[in-house]
Amino acid sequence: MAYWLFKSEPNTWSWDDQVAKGAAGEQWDGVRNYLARNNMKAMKLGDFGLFCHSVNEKRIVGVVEVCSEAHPDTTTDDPRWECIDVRAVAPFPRPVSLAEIKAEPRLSELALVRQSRLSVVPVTEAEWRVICEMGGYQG
DNA sequence: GCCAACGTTGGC
DNA sequence: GCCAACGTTGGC
Repeated sequence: MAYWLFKSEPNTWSWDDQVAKGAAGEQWDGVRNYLARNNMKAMKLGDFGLFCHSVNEKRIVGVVEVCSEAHPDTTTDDPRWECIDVRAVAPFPRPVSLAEIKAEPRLSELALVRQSRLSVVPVTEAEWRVICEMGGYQG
């Protein structure tokens, strides 16, 4: 079991859009970065992820689950780019902002903080627990 | 295969 | 809203 963090611009793909897809989920497409893609290729069915809004609204808003492992990204003909599918699990009772994450010493090593431009990053189990606790989410 | 140029992203 | 940094692309 591994944990991840997915970042998306709410204008392009928001938590509400994700929820609207229901249990079927939707592919996490459009990633054109090797590191982010490699992270996705490492994902297994049933892995959990944090859904994070970027840009103006920088905060973690909910939990998603990987419901399909890596497959070609249908938004491009380029075979290098693959993606996975995720489905919404539950919203955070209390969204966790990026500022709160940066203020939390236990999250100082979070990949998101260290590589802020990467849209798909790994989260350790310890970090996962801290973030869920901050968001009032009972995993 | 290297390197310059461009586009995108995030910080301030 | 500007600017710096990063990563990807394309030309040589």
